[in-house]
Amino acid sequence: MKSSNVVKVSFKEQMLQAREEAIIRVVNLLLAEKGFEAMTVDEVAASVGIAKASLYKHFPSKEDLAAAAMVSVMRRAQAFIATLPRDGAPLDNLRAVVRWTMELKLAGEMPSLPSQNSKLRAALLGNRSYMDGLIEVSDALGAWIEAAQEQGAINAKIPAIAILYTVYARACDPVLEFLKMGGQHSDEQIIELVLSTCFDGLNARPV
Amino acid sequence: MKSSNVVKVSFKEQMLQAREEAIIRVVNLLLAEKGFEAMTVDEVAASVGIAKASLYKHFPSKEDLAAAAMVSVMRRAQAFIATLPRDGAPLDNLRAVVRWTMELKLAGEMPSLPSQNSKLRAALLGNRSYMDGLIEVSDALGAWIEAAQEQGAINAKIPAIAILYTVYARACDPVLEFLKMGGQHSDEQIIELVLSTCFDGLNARPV
DNA sequence: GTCTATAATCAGATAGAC
DNA sequence: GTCTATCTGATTATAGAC
Repeated sequence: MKSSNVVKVSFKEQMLQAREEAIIRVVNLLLAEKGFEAMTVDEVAASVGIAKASLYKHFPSKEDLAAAAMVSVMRRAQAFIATLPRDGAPLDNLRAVVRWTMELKLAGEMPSLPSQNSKLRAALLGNRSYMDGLIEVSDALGAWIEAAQEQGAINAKIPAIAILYTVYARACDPVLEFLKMGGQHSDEQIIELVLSTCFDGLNARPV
Repeated sequence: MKSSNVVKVSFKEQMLQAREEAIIRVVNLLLAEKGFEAMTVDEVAASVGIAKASLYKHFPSKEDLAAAAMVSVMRRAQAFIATLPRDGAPLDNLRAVVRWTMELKLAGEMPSLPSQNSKLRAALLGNRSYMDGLIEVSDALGAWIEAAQEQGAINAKIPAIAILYTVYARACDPVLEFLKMGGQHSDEQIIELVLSTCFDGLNARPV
């Protein structure tokens, strides 16, 4: 009797979680494709294949939908960072993260949120999972940045926080989409180009 | 009689133009402050001090308002570019334009438009003044980019178009606002930092 | 929890008097 | 051209039956 109940509950929870994951996948794609404002809740519901009211039972607001998608992306980032060698060169790890970020964006899986929307900001700041993930990722990147600066691999005159922001900014770099729209370069070429401008700069480098 | 008419018409036109310039100033500031989606036409009208219907007599849609603001900014860019020495080092001129762009943004006068909005894209593409300005600016920058590459001042392995996009992208670089929000650096320091990461890159440079 | 149907609101755009 | 008042449509969110 007891075990039957346990199994039943667990099964229900699995169904629930699976549905929420499906919702988050859809939201993630729509956010990447058209951004927060242009994404409507109707679209999300229709795309998932459930009624809008049902959607609101899972997530109490549009902002919470977006936050859930961001949590999902942050988890993926944490997972990727965990695969990088702890004893690798800090600069290599940083480059790997930047590359991963741009790959995600070119694949159409990087949500784009307006940084000005205050309700959205509140939803993100109030989301424990998101903030924890953000802090963990920032700590990992921050440690690599400082290590790379101590090694003389990264310009030590630039404040670490500016480097961190510059890395994060690759997630919404319009140069990627513009080059992609141009159709003259493959995704891999685009990534190499932007990686180069990001780390090496536009100036010619002495041999 | 004839001259009186001419003067009268000219005066009316001046009034009209002055009002439209006031509208554009307001739109420019609002676009810089909150972006296209968050800016409402009601706000614009209230801020200018006229009724919404009157606003629509001047500009037939919200998109046209934004396009007019972009034309205004493009003119300012053309005016700035015209002040740069024709015989100056191409790299210096490019840096000057990037610096000017970031100063505009930090001053809260750089409109920010969503690159995905198709109605807005159509309004911009259909605006002769905007397109002409964009092409003229791009031609000037493009010439400097190629010259700098031939001189060996800018990395010749990067396609000129990628350099151009990278320059334009400074107009919406979130690193600027993030650093400004941090409050740890002056506007001038922020500009120097981003200028450095843009042209010199994050990597340490050999002495 | 899921649905249909509807509320409530907001924003872009317009009618029509002056 | 400017105004007040209104329309229209889209969008977030909810009520209430099953």
